[in-house]
Formats: sequence, C-alpha cells, structure tokens
Amino acid sequence: MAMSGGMDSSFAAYMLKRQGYEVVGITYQLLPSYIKDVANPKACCSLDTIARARRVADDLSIRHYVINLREDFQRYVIDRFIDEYRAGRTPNPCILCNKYIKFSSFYRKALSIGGEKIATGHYAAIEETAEGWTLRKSMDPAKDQTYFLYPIQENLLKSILFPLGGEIKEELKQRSHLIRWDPAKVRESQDICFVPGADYREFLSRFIGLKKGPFYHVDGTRLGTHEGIHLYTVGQRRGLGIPYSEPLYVVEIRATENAVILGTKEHLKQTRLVADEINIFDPTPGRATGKVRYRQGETPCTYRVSGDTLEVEFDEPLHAITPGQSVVLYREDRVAAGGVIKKAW
RNA sequence: UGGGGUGUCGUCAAGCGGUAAGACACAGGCCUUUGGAGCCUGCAUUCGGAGGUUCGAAUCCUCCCGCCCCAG
Repeated sequence: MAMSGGMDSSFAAYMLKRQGYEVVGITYQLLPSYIKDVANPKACCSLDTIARARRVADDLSIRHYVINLREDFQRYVIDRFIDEYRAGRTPNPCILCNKYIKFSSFYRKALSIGGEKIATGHYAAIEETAEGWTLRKSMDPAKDQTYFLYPIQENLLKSILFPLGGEIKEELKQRSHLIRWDPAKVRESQDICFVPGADYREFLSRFIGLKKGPFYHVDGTRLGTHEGIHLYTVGQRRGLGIPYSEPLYVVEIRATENAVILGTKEHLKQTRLVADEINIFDPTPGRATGKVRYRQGETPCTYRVSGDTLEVEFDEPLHAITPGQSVVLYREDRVAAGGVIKKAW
C-alpha cells in the first residue's frame, strides 16, 4: 500500500487491513534532496510524509517501509517535464509519475520485497470482465482520477488494488475518525509536487534560461516580445501583457522559431487530434467520449488506432487542445484509450 | 517657420457645462492531485500644465508644453 499519511491512502490501508489483506505500507521518496523546503505537504510525494505515514501504519499495526525512487523520479518525471517545456509542449507530470513511477518502478520494488499486489489511494476502479481486466471510473464522479491513470498497462491491472474506487470522498470524511491520520494543516491545493513554492515557471527558468522571442498574432502581426517559450502554454490568457481589443490566448508555440502565436478564443477551437505514447484498452475503432484535460466534461467523439498513434475526432470543437497534455477516451465508465497529444487542428 | 489636428487609467477609448463608461492589460481570491481555462473582486477625487469664466468645467476662454499631419 502506497502511503502518504494523508486521509485517502490511510483510509485505503485501513480498508485493506479490514478486508483481511496482509498489508505493508510503503512510502516512496521521490523528491530530489535539493528541495529542502517542501512546498506542498499534501502532495503525493512530499518529504514529511514519512513520519505521518509511519504513524498511521503503526496505528494499523502494519509494517512500513520507505523506499527511494528519487533517481527514477528525476529521470522520468522531472527531466522529462523540463524537456517537454523546452520543446514548446505542456507535459502532465502526474501522468508521467503514474506511468513511470507508481505503476512501474514502485510496482517492481513492491514485488522485490515480496508483495503480490500494489494498492494506492487513487479514486478509480478495476474490474475483471469477460473480456479481461478493465480500468473504470470511481464511484465518486467528483474525485475520479482515471484521467491520470490511463497509462497503466492492462496486464498490470490484475495486480493493482484501488480500495477507494467504490467510495465517495465526502462520506469517507465522515468515517475518517476510524483512522488516526494526520490532517494536513496546510492548504488543500495540489500544484506540482516537486516545484518548491508552486511557481513552476520560476522552477523551469532555473534549467531553461530566459530566451526572448516574438509574439505573433495568427494573422502574422508582431505583437510584442516574450521572455521564453517555456513560460507559455496553449490556451493561456494571463501573463501575456498585451493590450488588445479582446482577450488574447496562446494558440501555438513554435519552438524552432522561438515564437509564440496569439489569437482569440475562436482560434483555439479544434476538433481533431493525434496522440502518441498511447495506451489502448479497447482497440475497436468507433464511438466514445473523451476529454483533453482533467477538469473537463467528456465530449462525444470517434477514434481509431493507427499504428503507434491514436486519432480522435470530436463531435464538436474543444477549446485549446494542447500538445503534451493527454487525451483520455471512455466507453461507458471504462477507460478505452489514452495518449499524449501530438497535434490538433 | 506658417496652416491644420490632437493630448482622459499601463494600452485603446466614451464623455462635448452638472460633478470620469467600457474593453484589453494588471493584482488578489475561488476552483483544482498537471499546466491552461473559467468565475468573483479590485484598479483615474481625476482628465498635458498654469491661469480665467461659471453656483458648477475633462467639457468654454487665454497662454504655455508635447505629439501628429500638410506646406515652403
């Protein structure tokens, strides 16, 4: 059981224990040591989680281990996060972390110490059906985290437990007295766990360095000068500093020209996309619903898998489909497919 | 140097004698296990400067200053 000492993972551990599992709590260290001051204590991987998790584990009378996954985290999450911004894309670090760390490195480590299954406090569900194992949305629609979990390999699903998949967070809070978890005394907001102070642009600038370049309107007009492409993301409005007759948004980032293209809301409407780094649960082409960012309703669409890519056409235009972000497709409450957006139009 | 025009928030811009609209930008907040979006709130006691007329001026008059055109 991956334990952070927070309510969700603590309660999940409690549930597993009650269900009769032999539970071993594991807290992984992910953050590089240069981040002394953890900015996001509630984050899934912050430093002072260890003590909190241990206390909960002791309380539940389960063993507790701490494992070090910093090297992998640095390489697969932080470095890639930086590289993606350098290339003018907008990565989703939580998805990288799930793909390469929690449901990869952590899983292997858990096996190596004798575990049979891994469990996390994610709000998602796994079910075995006639066709095989499926990743499904959680009972609590407000907390469903399948969007972040789509990269989990299908053959791994049978080895994963999501104890909270059938729970409703608000109801869980009512029962939280059953465990002695440590309420995070800090703000709820999540942000990026490895970015101190939650200012990811400042963080990126330490590695990428500011390199001024042109702001162009989609019609070709030069509108001003930007401070470096890594400071911007498609769909962004604030922080451009350009007065105009109407709000301007980042429409495109051209890394090769070091240029940022601006336009109005209309210019951000797109219906088609191609994604790579895909994970396909249901290869049958056809109808589905999908979303392009976590907090967004699903839009009906059609998809097909073509080689290593996923092609999606939405029934109606979406706003700012952003390269580097992920598209996740659903059929009913099952995750059908997902991938990293390569381009959209 | 003549002739014409113009000067209102960081930017664009209403107002044309009755006590400073709006948009963009910006700042703060809400929302949120990524980023972005969205929503809420704030944002010129003052109208290039100095005088004057008036109960009352950004709005009228005078002078000065700054821009922008057109002339020689």
